[in-house]
Parts: sequence; C-alpha cells; structure tokens
Amino acid sequence: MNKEKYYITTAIAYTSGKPHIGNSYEIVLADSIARFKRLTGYDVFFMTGTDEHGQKIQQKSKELGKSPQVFVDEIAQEIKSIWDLMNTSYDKFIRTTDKEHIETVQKIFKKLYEQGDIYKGEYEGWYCTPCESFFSESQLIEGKCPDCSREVKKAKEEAYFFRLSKYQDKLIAYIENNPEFIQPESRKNEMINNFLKPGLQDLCVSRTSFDWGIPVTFDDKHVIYVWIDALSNYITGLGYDPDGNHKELFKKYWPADVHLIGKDILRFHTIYWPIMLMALGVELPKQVFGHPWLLVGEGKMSKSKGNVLYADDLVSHFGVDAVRYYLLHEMPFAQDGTLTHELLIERINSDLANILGNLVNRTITMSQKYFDGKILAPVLKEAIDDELIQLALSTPDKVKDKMDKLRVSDAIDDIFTLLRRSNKYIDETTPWVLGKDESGKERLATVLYNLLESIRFSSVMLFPFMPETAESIFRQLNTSVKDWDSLKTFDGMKAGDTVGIGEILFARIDTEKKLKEIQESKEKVNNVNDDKNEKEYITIEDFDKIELKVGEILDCKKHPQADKLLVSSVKIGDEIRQIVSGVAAYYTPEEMKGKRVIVVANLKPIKLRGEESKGMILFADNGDRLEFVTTSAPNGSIVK
RNA sequence: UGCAGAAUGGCGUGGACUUGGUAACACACUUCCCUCAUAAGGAAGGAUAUGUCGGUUCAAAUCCGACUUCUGCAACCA
Repeated sequence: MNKEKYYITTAIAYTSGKPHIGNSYEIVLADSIARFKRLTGYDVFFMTGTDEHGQKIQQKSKELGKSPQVFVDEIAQEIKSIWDLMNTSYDKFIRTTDKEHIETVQKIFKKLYEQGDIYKGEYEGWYCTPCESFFSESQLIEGKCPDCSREVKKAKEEAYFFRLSKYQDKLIAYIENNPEFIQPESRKNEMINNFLKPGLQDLCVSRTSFDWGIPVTFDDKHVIYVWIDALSNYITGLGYDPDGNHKELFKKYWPADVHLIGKDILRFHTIYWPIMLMALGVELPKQVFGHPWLLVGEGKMSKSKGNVLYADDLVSHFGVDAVRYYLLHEMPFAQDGTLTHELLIERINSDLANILGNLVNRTITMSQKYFDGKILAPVLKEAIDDELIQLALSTPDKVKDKMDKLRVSDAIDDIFTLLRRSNKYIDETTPWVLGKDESGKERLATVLYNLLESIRFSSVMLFPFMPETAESIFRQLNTSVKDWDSLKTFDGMKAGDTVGIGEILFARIDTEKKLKEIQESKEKVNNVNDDKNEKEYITIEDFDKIELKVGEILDCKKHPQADKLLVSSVKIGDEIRQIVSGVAAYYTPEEMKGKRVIVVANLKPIKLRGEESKGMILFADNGDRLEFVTTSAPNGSIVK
C-alpha cells in the first residue's frame, strides 16, 4: 500500500548555548504531530537539527579557548541529548556543519549568483573596532556597541546581496492564493503589511568580518551569511541538489508539509525562504506554522531574570510525559503560554493523576479483584453502555480533525473527555455493588470490559503525546492492539486474556513539598556552579595547565594568626615548600605529618594571614569531613 | 513613533468574534452521592467576568470611534 508522505521540520537550534524549556517546546510539539501522523497511516519524515555557524559562535568559542568546531560539537551533542530526553522521534538530526549540507549550500549560492539573483555590493553598518563586529542601527544600544558599549563608526564592507525585490510580487500572490501557507493567520497580515507591501530590500547574504561559516567558493574572503546557510537545511537534509541529481528522500518528501517554527523567525520562513526556493525553481512548503512562546511566569525567560527553566531539570522532577503533557496541552494555539512549577503540578494532579491515572488504576484493580484479571466477553449489555461506547467510537475522528488543524491541545481535550466519561460510567454502573454477589457477575464483566476497552481507546490516542504513559497503560491492559484502525470497532480487548499488573501512572504531588525539593536542588546546583557561573567542560588543554605532583608533608604547625589554617612544609621532589591549608578543623598538625599527598604545584603563590602558601594540598570533601587524597607513588611524581 | 495582535469570574484556557440576541471549559470553592481507586470518582451549585469611555441599534463581548495597558514586529538580530 502506498502511504501518503508527511514531511515536518522544526527550526534548527542555534548552538550558542543550552536550550531552555521554551526551545524544547517546539521539538515536543513537532514530535507529537509526527507521531500522530505516523499512527494515522502517514509515511513521516521528521527533521530537526542545529544551526552552527556565525559570528556569535566564533566569539564565544574563542572566549572559551576552543575551536568553533569543538564548541559546536559539544553544544550540538547537548541539544541532541535533550531532544532524546524528551523522547522525540526525529528521523534526521541535521547539522549545518555536515559536509553534505556545506557542499549543497555552496552550490546553491553559486547557482543563485550565476543566474544573477545574487550580486556583489556594499553593506553599510555600524562597526565596533574592538569587537570587530558590524551592527545594524536597531541593534545599537543608545548609539553604542551592544557588546562593549563603546563608540561605533559607520563603515562599509563588501558583501553579496540577494535580489528579494525581484520575487516580491510573485510571493504576495502566492500568500494570497494559499491562505493555509502562513499559520496562525494573524501572522499573515503582519508579514504582508510590514514587509511585503512597503517593498523588500535586498538581503545581505555574505560576510567578510568573520570566517566561521560556509565559504563562498568563488570568493574566499566571504562566508555565507546565516539565511542561505540555515534555511537551506530543510532541503539539503533531504539530499537536494541544485544540479538536479536529487536523492530519493528529496524526491519523496519535498515539499515540506509544515515548517514548525517560533513566531520570532516567521519572517525568514515566509519571505526569504520562499523567495530562495522560487529562485531555485523548487516547490514551496505547504505551510509555515509560527507557534507562540512559552513564558515563565511573567515575561520572557532570561538568564538575567534567573527564571530560566530547562527541560532536563523539569523531567528529573516530574518525568518526561508530565512535561510533554503540559507543553502540549497548556500552550494556547496562538498566544504565548506560561509555565510555572505550580501550574505544572496542578495539571499533573488533576489531569494525569486523578482523571487518567486513577481511572486506569481503579479499573485494573477491580479486574484483578473480581475476576483475577481475566477479561470476559461483554454479554449482558445495557442502554447505559451505549453512551460510553458511542463517545469512544466518535472520539478518534474528533482528535484527527483537531490534529489536522494542528490544534494539539484541543485534541488532547477530546481524549480526556472520554476519560472523564469513563470515570462517570463507573459511578453509573457501580461495579462494586455488582461484585457483591454472583448474580451481578455477568453484568460486572460487561462493565469492566467496556472500561478496559475505553481505556485502550484513550491509550491508543494518547500515544503521540505521551508515548511512555501509553505504553505503560498497554502493559497494564496487557494488550498489543495499539493501532489506529483498531478504534473503528469497540472490541480490541480480547476475552480470555488476562490484564497485566497495575502500577501507578502518575503519583499525586504534594505541591509544597515538591516546591521545597526543587528549591533545594536548585541551591545545590548553584553552589556547585557558583565559581564557574556556568557549567562548562574543560578541555584536555585546560587540564594540562594544572601541574599536579606528589609531595610529602615533612612538618606541620598551626597558623599563628588563624584558627582554621595549618601551615605545612611539603617536600616535592627535591624542593621544600610551605603550603597553607584550611583543614585545622579536621586534622591536628601531628596527623598531617608524614602524609604523602597530591599537590597543585603551579598554583599562584599567595599570602594567607601573613604566611606564604605555594600550592594547594588536595582533599576530598565527603560532606562533613575533608579526606586526604593520598597515593603510594614516590615523592615528586607527576599526577596526570 | 509606525504597523499588527490582545485585554473575560480567584488563576488559566477557549468560544461566539466574518452570521449583533442564553458567555463556556478545566482548576479552586460549597453541598450532596459513592467507596472499586492515587484524601481519588460522580452530581448539583454559587460566583463581583467580556480593559475604560462614548457611538450605532429594540438589542453589542460581537460593529464604529477614542483612550489605557500588554505583547510582537519595524528588514539583515542566527
């Protein structure tokens, strides 16, 4: 059978730092759509990745003393691991430093140049000499450099430009004729009124002021500036070839069915990108969806406000599916949403623990209690059953409808309506009364069957949003009937089978306790990172700077003017040094004597309360005490 | 400053907004029912809700105008 194809992409993440929960929202949203499409019979290709070039990265890596490549390798890895942690099912993770991407982008650039859509010109901007950076008028802060606040001067640099104006009218026509193209619709007017109507300016597409980028093949002073590099990923990742020798993936999946992006970069995706494709003679994507932003409490997340939330922290406290649920269900369709720990806990308790978790739990328990887990055929039907069954049978179409419009939150609502109805059904049928004597057993079996099957329906539909939870429910039901088509009839659970073991899906959370816990773990992390500010890896080169040697404490005395300090004479090789250590609370001078220890030998000498200290003796902090880091290696050995 | 969008009960979200006429949903709250279940479930209920002012109209959340506040964008920020 020939499945219909579906190609979905997210924006590629910029590798300048760790993505926060707002960035993770996009991939989770895309994942739920991709999973849903797969479930409902589409041949899906889901691509995400990282955007790794640019001046910012070049600068940042330089500050850290790393090569840009090493730097982006690390960040890309971190991003990928967060995407994996969120249980996202991308088919390809593209990096703009991939060889294939680079080569194709170079070809695209050359092609556009040769056909006259790219031309050489001059870019005028504000230049900050110490930072070696160009800035636009709007970037300047009070007319000064936004990085160092120093004076900037007008300067020109040679650059290539892309003739956007040439395709302007064609693009307006396309947008007008394809109302689905820009979503949500409110954004469409923004684009047309703000940019297209006033007339497009040609776009600067190369830079000479930095070199961490894809070189222009025919003019090696230039690197290709972000737009052509980053946006092309959507086709280079499929194996697009400007010469026409496309790979199978491209032939099969292009054009994209939806580019899922943040509303902030909508302009690039609805103006620059379509024009690029027009210039290349490639079909345009069917839809660009600019999703809203996730805010933490009031206002945008920012490091300076200290309100940044990270996906991995949230997952460690609440679990993947709870976080996924919140992102997918609580985010409004077109308005910015908010996330706080309190709101998250509220949703987990009321929706996931009470309505979903409790329903599964009570049903499985009753199944065990009354029939030893055995599933019996529903033979004694009553009118009241129909309402539940009809709702179950009609829900899949409703969910599909909502998902076709990318109304993820509404789709989840429909599933929960079924779960609520199932809870109500229990009250209506009072299975615990039926279980009291033999005469009710047949009816009880039917009630339980209907419940189990309704739960199975819910679970099949929940899978794209909460994959782990759905799997856990399937295990508890002990069913392997998980496909969408099984929702056409209300008979997926098989009589004669036995349900699995009940487990708590989502435990109720004590808000105060949890918040305290989170606060504590946050403080812990802050303490660890206090000195470094940010948790960063050091490289082997950094480590090489530290000279560790084995030394022997020959003599030790109390510091004359400090209670906490001990002053030791340490023999390292042939050299004898004086080292001051803050361990008087744990060791007496006598205990120090004779110990063979590891010393940081090249630490800058310092005077501590008048006593010179040349180095540092290493101790291990076990929480309430400092332990010697000892060795049997000979005095003077180098530790590495 | 210009352009666009938004403003609803204690919090949050949606709907009708193009087709003027009962404002919904979940959470929280109150009462009742139930005890299979995760102090969970079900039912009923209350509530000072359509930012402010004015206009059109028999009738406005809905149309028009002004104002206030917030958000985004304002072209090369990746």
